[in-house]
Amino acid sequence: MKIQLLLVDDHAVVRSGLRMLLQSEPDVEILGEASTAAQAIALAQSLRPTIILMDIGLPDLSGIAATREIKKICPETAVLALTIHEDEEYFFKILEAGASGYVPKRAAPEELLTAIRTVARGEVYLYPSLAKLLVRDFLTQPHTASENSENDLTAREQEVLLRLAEGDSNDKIASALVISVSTVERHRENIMRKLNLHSRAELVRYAIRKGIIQA
Amino acid sequence: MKIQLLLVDDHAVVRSGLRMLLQSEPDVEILGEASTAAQAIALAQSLRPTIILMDIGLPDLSGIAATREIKKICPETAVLALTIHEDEEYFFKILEAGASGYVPKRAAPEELLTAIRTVARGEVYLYPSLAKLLVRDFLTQPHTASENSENDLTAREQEVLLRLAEGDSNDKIASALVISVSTVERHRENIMRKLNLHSRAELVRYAIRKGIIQA
DNA sequence: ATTTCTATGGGGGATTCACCCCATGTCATT
DNA sequence: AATGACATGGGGTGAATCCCCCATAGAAAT
Repeated sequence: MKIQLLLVDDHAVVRSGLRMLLQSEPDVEILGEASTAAQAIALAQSLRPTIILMDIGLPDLSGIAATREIKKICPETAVLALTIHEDEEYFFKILEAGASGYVPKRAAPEELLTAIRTVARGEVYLYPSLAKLLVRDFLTQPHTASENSENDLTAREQEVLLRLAEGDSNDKIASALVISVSTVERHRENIMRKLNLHSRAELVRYAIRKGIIQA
Repeated sequence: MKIQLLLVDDHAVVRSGLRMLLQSEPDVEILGEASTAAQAIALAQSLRPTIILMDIGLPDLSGIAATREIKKICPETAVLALTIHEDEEYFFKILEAGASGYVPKRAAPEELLTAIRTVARGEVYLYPSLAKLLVRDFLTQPHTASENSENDLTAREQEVLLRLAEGDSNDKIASALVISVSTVERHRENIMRKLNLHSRAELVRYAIRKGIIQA
């Protein structure tokens, strides 16, 4: 079963170039081309391609709107965004619209093929310089763990408290600290008794108030 | 200027395998090896490698702690995580620790080399199946551009979420809202699925991040 | 030397949680 | 008229939680 493609770009020259590049690949089959968003949606519905290679570098964002529409009516079709834009605005928007990958036009042909094959497997392909944006975004709302705080808990108890607050199960904590579940339970009981807490939820809030973990 | 590597893995066999694999590459140079977290930190400081290829598949998370430490003292050194684990917990933690990439051990050798060269250029390399996790996480976060999203909670669900986050039991919530425990459970399930949460603890932290409750 | 604290372990039991399955009725949109 | 989302219920299963009980060993304090 070949990877069935639909090419979407408003420039016929670009479409031809892509076709030239891709049609020599044995595992790729080009079902059709579209030059407008409406045409792309219609062809997506009738052809049901594996992947839509979509240029979203249009000034009016219609590529993004088309992507959103296509994912609504053909959720099994993957959209691989191809664009000259590399700023995060486009990047985030196309991801939110439901695209499975994002390749700048400056990328090497082999990278485009890698992206196509990756997306065809149902995975996500992120071009490295764009992946960096995503990671940075991820890190802006992190839950990084910080250490210590003054209270009447022992060092060991604070260590257990940290992990409890982060949502780890007793079992997982036991493995991490190389002690038995019973001991973790024991520490947890002592922590809750000392701090007058009565549930995991209260414990999490306590830890966040004290700065032991971030929300 | 070759890409200068430091190999970190507690298994000598793995280090040897990596050395065999990598030393035939003309643009790669292996500066040294480390078998423990402490050794890795010390060698990172003295050798200042371009990249540290770090196995973080240790049960005690010391690879992640080491990564955090290394990024603190050698921010210009990139850490490429190599591990057998592919679950999101490890993935997110290693990213938070400051790693520039993440490659599962099952990856093909060429993929490892691609990752090394990508990270050496200062970019981020995300293995496709893991990139998917990051995108999913990204999509659960609030963003300026995302107008609605089907992950929105209904009014009832928000009400239940508020009480869940405050530590109330399902039973107590059911009494407060004058509905059955089954319905509270149902709402809780929908909330957790929509927000991609998997425990009370995560739910509490989510609610605090969102300002739904105070810590 | 005795007590106290800390860390480590085990067992029992009632309850809750997390995740499945199923259904009915309403309301809005199509 | 039909579809879908929402809220409301129920049941079941396996795991985890929470709270008791018990103990030993070492370190620190008195």
